[in-house]
Amino acid sequence: MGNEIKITPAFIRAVYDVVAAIPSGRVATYGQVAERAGIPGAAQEVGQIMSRVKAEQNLPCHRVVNKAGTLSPDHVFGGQERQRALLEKEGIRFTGDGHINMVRYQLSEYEQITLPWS
DNA sequence: CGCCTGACAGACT
DNA sequence: TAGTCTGCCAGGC
Repeated sequence: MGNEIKITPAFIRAVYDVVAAIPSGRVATYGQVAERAGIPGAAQEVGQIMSRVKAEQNLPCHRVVNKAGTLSPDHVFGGQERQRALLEKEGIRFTGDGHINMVRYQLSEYEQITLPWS
């Protein structure tokens, strides 16, 4: 038995919802997003979905980072500096090495995301 | 079909 | 915390 990892429209929508619900000033890992979207282990697929998100969709993709707290490659967000600027603007501080202090800003596994409309 | 790559992650060191 | 290796799966060729 297992969770088939398929990038279905339903999964994509679920990912959008989860990402949209990440509070400003917090970050979530790809794995967390996958889990909350209903398919644990689909972290890489979430990344794939993120890579296809268009700016018009207005999703806070910059709040999704890898578990090490390092930013996305230079070819996205118009450079890491841009993504970093977006996050710092929300109050997230970086270490001297240029990565996020995940212990401090990562959304906790047990923390319920509070949706804007609830 | 196989082979390689990737906005990833867990286990170990 | 950082490297390294391995597992994972979708997609492109």
